[in-house]
This record gives sequence, structure tokens and C-alpha cells, in this order.
Amino acid sequence: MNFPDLFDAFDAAVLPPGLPDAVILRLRHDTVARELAAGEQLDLDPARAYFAFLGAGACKLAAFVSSAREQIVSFHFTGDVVHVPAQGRYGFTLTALTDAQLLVIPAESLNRSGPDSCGMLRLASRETENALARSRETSIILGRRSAQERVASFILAIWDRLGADSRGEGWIDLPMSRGEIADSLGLTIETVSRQFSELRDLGLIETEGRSALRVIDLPGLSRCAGQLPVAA
Amino acid sequence: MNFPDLFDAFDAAVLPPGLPDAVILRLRHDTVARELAAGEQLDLDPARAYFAFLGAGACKLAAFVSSAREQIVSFHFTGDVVHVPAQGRYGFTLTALTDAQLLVIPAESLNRSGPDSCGMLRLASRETENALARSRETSIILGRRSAQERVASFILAIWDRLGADSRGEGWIDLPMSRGEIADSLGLTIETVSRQFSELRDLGLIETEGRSALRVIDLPGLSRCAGQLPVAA
DNA sequence: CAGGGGCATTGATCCAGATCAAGGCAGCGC
DNA sequence: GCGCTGCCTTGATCTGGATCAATGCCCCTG
Repeated sequence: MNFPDLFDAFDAAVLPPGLPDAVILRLRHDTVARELAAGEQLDLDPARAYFAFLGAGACKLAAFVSSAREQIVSFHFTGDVVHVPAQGRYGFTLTALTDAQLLVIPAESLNRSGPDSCGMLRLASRETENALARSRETSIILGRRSAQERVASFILAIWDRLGADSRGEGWIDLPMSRGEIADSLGLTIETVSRQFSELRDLGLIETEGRSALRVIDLPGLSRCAGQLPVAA
Repeated sequence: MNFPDLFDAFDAAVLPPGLPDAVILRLRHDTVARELAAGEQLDLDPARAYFAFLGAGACKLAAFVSSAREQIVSFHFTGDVVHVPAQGRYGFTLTALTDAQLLVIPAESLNRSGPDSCGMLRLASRETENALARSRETSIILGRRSAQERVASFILAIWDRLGADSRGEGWIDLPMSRGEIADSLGLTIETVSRQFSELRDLGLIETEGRSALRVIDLPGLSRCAGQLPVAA
């Protein structure tokens, strides 16, 4: 996908309708397309915050904690808008899990004030709010959940997100390694692996090879995740 | 403090300068003052998101996870703007730790579009972004830190926040109980207490009674918190 | 000022998950 | 198709923090 197509996709999927042409043009001018190979890291100015629109592929947003292991803040997939914060106490990096195409927009461009660009501000605000909701949910999981509950929650979340565009019989392909799952759940690789095995033995999921996954018993998995059956 | 004084404080401390009078008036009309006694919980419509300006006192924002224990998302103090999300998978509550006075503003009021209210949107966006940064930092602490690192980080954070307006000789009063500290750090009361004792034995902090606290060795405490010495 | 309730501290034990240590297997290059 | 490399799985042990169980000590009330 080239820049114009990517930008059109972004416009159609994310931008609020009815923005003045001049505003869109200015935004288009500030926006840059990037193509990342699997494993490649997006290089940004650490002093600035960005929004990135993921036109295709999957990526992870991670904080460097120590030289040891990173903490993965969130995973993102095709169509997502990712908030990449400026460097504060921690530095954040956006890294591709699969080959990915994205549009990179400096946060300032959305935040630029001006009577015409309210829609854009609204957008920035909404996307930040989404990121906040996800982050707070992560905090809850990291603070209070057992290993099994964490892994079950993770599978539910990714199943929910990728289940729709799955190939055929409801199998999905996990784009991230066990190590990356561990880094997002605050666990070790071994524990994640053991929990996958246990959920398989319980007949809740099925796996094939390293990355293929199928949920067999969704209610059972929800129960394992320790959540009330989706109360209203 | 009555409503006009509170609103003036809010205007002076938070609102961007140069907003049209009509916009401020409308906001003032949508805003409600609330006074909470220590331990009292702010009663809100769970279907809506709010911003709350804390004119005086301290409070906690917590998610109900199970009937067991709650996960405290953040602590807030005089002058803070708190983002209280609408109920999603989890319900959130804002509870006073000390007697508190606050202004409650429906998020919609700030988000209302209109060519004049861009400044307000900008404000909402900025406050949400602050909340996001805090939340992501929490995630990092909950995901990867030992008990001692968590408690040391907590003390550093609150010292940083309350150290300024401390009474005299650099003592601060913790407005929250050990249990609440535990609930915010993903630990138990006992572990928090033991870590306080250990940091005291290490000569890094001093305590008196249940709530008085003084940091003696700030660099040492930072080292315990496991953070690089505030790299640029 | 005495008594009592509730939070905080401290100690003893237990266990979930980390760490250490082998294998096993998928996917790749040759 | 064979071997190699790097993930993944599985097993054995260890340990940090949870849990269980007393006490101690503020602070409030009468």
C-alpha cells in the first residue's frame, strides 16, 4: 500500500467526517508513511508524542524498564490507532511483530488549536481515552490476577480481536512469541507455556505449531479468566 | 469553600486562559460541587465519564475487581484533575481519603464540539494524556517490580507530590492506610508493612505513628526503587 | 484516664510462580 | 532432506510474597 491509499484508509476509518479540506491537507502534510519488517522498530523523536495508524500488520508498544526485560504495554493490529508517548521516566518503542505499514502523525498536529480542527482534537482525545481504558485494564490484570487468569484473559482478548478475520475454521495465528506474551502479562516464558498446556489439557483451547490457536470453550475460558460472565 | 470559590480556583489553576465568557458560563452551569467526608464515595452515573477537580483533600480512584479486594488505580491530591471513566468491563469509584471538596464535570461538557470550545477539548485531551502516562507507569511497576521496589517507588512518588507542602521539618502525612497502599501496588498489607520496616532499618526513611513519614536518604531510596538515577 | 476497636507490626508456614536445566520440535539454509 | 538454530515445552528445585496467626499500639470514646 502506498501513502495515498494508506491515508485514504485512515481518513475513512478514523477521521471524523466533515473536516474542512484545508485541515485534512495540513494533516496529510504532517503525516509520514512507514513500512516495517517483522521485528523492526519504529524510529521516532523521543521528545515528541505520536499517534500511529496501523494500516496493516501487528505491532507492540513496549517500555524499556531495565536492560533485563521490557514491559509490553499493548499489542495492536490492523486498523488500530496507537498512542506513542514522549519519553518520560521510561522510553517507549513501537516494534513490528509482522511486516507492517503505518502512518505516523505527530501528536502536535492533532492538537494544534484552531477553530476548524476541533474534530481532530476530539479524535486525539478519544484515542487517548481508549488507550487509557486499555492501560487501566492492564493494571488491574497485573495487580490482582493469577497466572492462569492472566493467560486466559490474554487469549480472550486476542481471540476477540483477531477471531473475526480468522482463516476458515476459527483458527487464529498469534503474531507474538511466548516471550512477548510473558512480557505483556508480567510472567515468565515458562509460566505462559505451562498455562497454555494446562488450558489445552482442560479442553478449552487447541494449539497447533507455535502460533496457531483455536478457542473451543469460550464460556469456560471466560470462567478461567476470573471474570463475572460479562455482567451488563 | 463554596462553589464560586472552588470554580475560581479551578479556572485559575486548570482552565486555559482566553476562553470566551459564554463557554465558561456553560461549563460553570454543567459543573457541580461536592463535599465528601473521609471514606465517603462519590456517587456518579456509571454510564458517563467525568473529570473531577480536587479543590482540597485527597482521594483514590479504584476499580472493583471481585468482591475480594479492589485495585486502586491512582491517588490524587489537592489541585489534581482526575479522570473517572464510565463503566466498561470494570466499574470505577472515586472515594475520599480525607475530607475533600471537588468539582464534578461531565466529560461530555468538555468534549462538546464547537468552534469556541477548542481550548476545553485541548484541556480534556491533556488531562487524559496525563492519566494515561500515570497508568502506564503503574503497569510497569505492577508487571516487573519486586515488593521493595514497589514500596520504594510509592514513597518516592508521594514524597515528590506531598513533600512540598509538608509541615515544617520535612514530614508528610500519608492520607491512605497500609491496606490502600497494598491495593495500589498489588501487594498485601503485611508485605507493605514489612517493606516499610525494612526501609526504616536501612536508614532510608523514618516513620512516626501510623501516617507520619520522612525520607532521609533520597538517593538511596531511588536506588531501592530500581530506577536508573533519573537519566535525562 | 481507662477501655476498646481497628489498624499495623511481627513471626511461622505455605505455595504460586521464578529460576535452573534438559530435551523436543518447527522452520530455515544449505 | 539433513542438520542447525532458536523457540517452545516439560521437569526439578527454590524463593518471594501470600496466608495464617498472634500481639502491639494508636486513637477515639466515654
